Amino acid sequence: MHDNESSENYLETILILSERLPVVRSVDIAEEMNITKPSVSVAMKKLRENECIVVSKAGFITLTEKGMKIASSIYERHTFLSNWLISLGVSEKTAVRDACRMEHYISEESFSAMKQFIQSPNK
Amino acid sequence: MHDNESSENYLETILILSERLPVVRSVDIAEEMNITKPSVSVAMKKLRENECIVVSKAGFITLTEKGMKIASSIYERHTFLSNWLISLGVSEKTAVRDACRMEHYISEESFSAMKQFIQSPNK
DNA sequence: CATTTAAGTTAGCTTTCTCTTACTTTTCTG
DNA sequence: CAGAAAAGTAAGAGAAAGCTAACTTAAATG
Repeated sequence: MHDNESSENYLETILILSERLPVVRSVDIAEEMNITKPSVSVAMKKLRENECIVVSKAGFITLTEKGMKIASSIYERHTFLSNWLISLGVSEKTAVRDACRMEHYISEESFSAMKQFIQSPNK
Repeated sequence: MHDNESSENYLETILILSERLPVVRSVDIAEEMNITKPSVSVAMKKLRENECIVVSKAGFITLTEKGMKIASSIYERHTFLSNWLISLGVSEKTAVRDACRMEHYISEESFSAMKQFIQSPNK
């Protein structure tokens, strides 16, 4: 997990949308992430080249195994962190905003240690 | 705390160096952060313009009140997070690396909630 | 005192990621 | 079926933040 915050966010969004919509297209991503179509287009090209997604002739986007692996890892961090912060009394808006950034910068090692501690803090 | 990771890191480094050295110069920052002198030069110019630092004729750098406020806030997050992760068994290297990134993306609201929980997890 | 070294700066390049503008292609719909 | 709307893409611009190369000063040294 180095400097792929942007790509990781795209993959996470694709995962979320694919659970919500029958198919995922570039426009859906643009709308969900509040960025322009051309930006998504360029990003999808890169994700395609990196074999994180596959795009059908009709423009439907699906995660490859590689893409799914990254997406679920980020999504798990997102869910866990935002739920934790909310349970501590942080406002939902702030909790989600903070989780959205932190989720990209926690190693597997730290994340699993945090999870264990948070779930049962008394060792 | 939006997209100032770079500036925040410079300010944090200046704070750390000013506790370790009699005076802080651009070269010291470059060496500590492992980046080139020109990069530091440009960054210091921006920090000067934003009134986060003051640079003496001799090239000695000091934090303004504004710069100090940011630096200590980041440094506190850094110390707290890395110590916490280390106490959970995360390797020092990983703990510091993760803290170095996360520290920029935690709001005051979330940080103070986390601190409280971590210091006394049983409410 | 002349030369070398150290420190700082300027200019120009690269990458990443976004944007706008403008084009193509496809798909509705009246 | 013709025109409009929607989706996608290409090209070019700009902001950040780093780099190298090359320059200026200032300080140190032999």
